Amino acid sequence: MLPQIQHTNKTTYTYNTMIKTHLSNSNTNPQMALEIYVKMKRNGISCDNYTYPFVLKACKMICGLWEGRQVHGEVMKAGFFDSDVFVRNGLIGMYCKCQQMSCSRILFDCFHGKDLVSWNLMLGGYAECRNMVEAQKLFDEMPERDVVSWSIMIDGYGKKLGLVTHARILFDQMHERDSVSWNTMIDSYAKIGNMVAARELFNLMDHKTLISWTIMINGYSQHQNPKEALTLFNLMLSHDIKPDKFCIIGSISACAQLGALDSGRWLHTYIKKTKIPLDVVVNTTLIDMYMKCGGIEEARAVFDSMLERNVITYNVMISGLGINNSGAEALSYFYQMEQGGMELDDLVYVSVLSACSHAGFVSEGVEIFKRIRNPKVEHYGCLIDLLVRKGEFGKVLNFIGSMPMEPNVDLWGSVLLGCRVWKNVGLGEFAVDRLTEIGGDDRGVYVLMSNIYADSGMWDGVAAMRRIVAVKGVVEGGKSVIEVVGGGVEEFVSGKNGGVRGADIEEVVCSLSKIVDLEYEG
DNA sequence: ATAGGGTTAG
Repeated sequence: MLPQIQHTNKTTYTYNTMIKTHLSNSNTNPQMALEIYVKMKRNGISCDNYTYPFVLKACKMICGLWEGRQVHGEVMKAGFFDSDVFVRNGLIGMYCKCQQMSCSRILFDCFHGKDLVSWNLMLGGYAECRNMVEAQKLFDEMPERDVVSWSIMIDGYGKKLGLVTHARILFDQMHERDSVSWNTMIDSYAKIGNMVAARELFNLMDHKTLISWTIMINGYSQHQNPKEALTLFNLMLSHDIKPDKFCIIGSISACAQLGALDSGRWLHTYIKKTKIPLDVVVNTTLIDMYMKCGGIEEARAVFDSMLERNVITYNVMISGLGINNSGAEALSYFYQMEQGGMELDDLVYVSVLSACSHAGFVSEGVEIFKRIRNPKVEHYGCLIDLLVRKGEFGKVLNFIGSMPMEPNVDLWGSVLLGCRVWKNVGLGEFAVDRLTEIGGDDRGVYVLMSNIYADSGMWDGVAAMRRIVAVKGVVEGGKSVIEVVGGGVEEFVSGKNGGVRGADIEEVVCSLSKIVDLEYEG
């Protein structure tokens, strides 16, 4: 059947153009597009087969199921469903985005003129709902597949389900791959922290895009290798590739983890210089970086300069002030949030409780804890940490006993740390037993317990702990990182003098040792 | 129709 083209009058054309304008990349405002559509209907102006796909796109962008259903009704009334593939794909896409897969499926099944886009839309919908069983069924039935179909499957298996091996099999089966398929596969590895495999593919890639670099930088940054993240960022710059806001975030976060204040400042300046838009996310990352590097003033300045702030922005302010021994100020931001009617999430409570902990604000901490509607084990952990630091061991045990869930490794870890401070051998032993039970007894636990024994002159205990550590194997030394003048960071590991700047580091350590009376343990 | 972003105690 030939598509039925309705006579398009000038008014309809004008409205269509207005709707389209609000969906263009430069100035997206789907809400406005919908308002124009509503106005169009109210004014009795007829819609044509150009109108509906745009309106449906707007519904999709705002995940507006209710609006989408209204439009669906209009489409059926106007008789466009049977005639226009764009309208039908628009409906399928809208329902997929709203996770209404049964609705999409009905439309899809009764649709005889399906094209590749319709199939891919369905695949994407199932992948989004993590329903790879259905996606696979469709994928097998497809009359033809393009690179998009394959990429959707790789994304579903690799990134959404974490079945990276399976994703890789598909990737290897592809006849032709584009940058999306490569990037999706690389990101699958990066998401599970297999940066070695990610790097291998990245190195093999012929035409790396900015997104490829971003995936790698963020992957390193999120998986305990911030140093490599910065190295890669510099490598990228040396290839004359200009970062955008997505790309620079991973690097700022890497600086935060490394405590690399100068590198962080450099990035901040770079952003301003190159006019990368400073949105909430970039600003929040900057605040976090400054806080973790001890630059409270600069963090505050960023916060004050922001036009839009959200829960995470406040969260990094609160936890950052806590870290920097400004407990009172952290509390003031927390109260500001409460009074502002902001939605408080679990993380905010963790941050504010830990700020109380740093500052020794017991009663405030207890009060805030009471306000948590469904406290999680982390919140209990924070409160335990607070009590333990004050040496309130009686309350600690009562409190643990009252918990509706099992204490976790971190919680017992806090208890053990408190026992070190207060030289509490009995409770320390108890905590070690609990940690052993739940499999949280890494070597650090025994080293800590050994220290507790040592503080009380219990040398048999010390020897027992050492035996366990010996059996458990070699401890990986603590790593430290310093920023090197002139850019870059250098890593060094206790007990090893290696590394590029080993000799320099040795010299610094020697000079420091003369000033500070270093205490060697273990 | 498919790909990249920020926060959590010790």
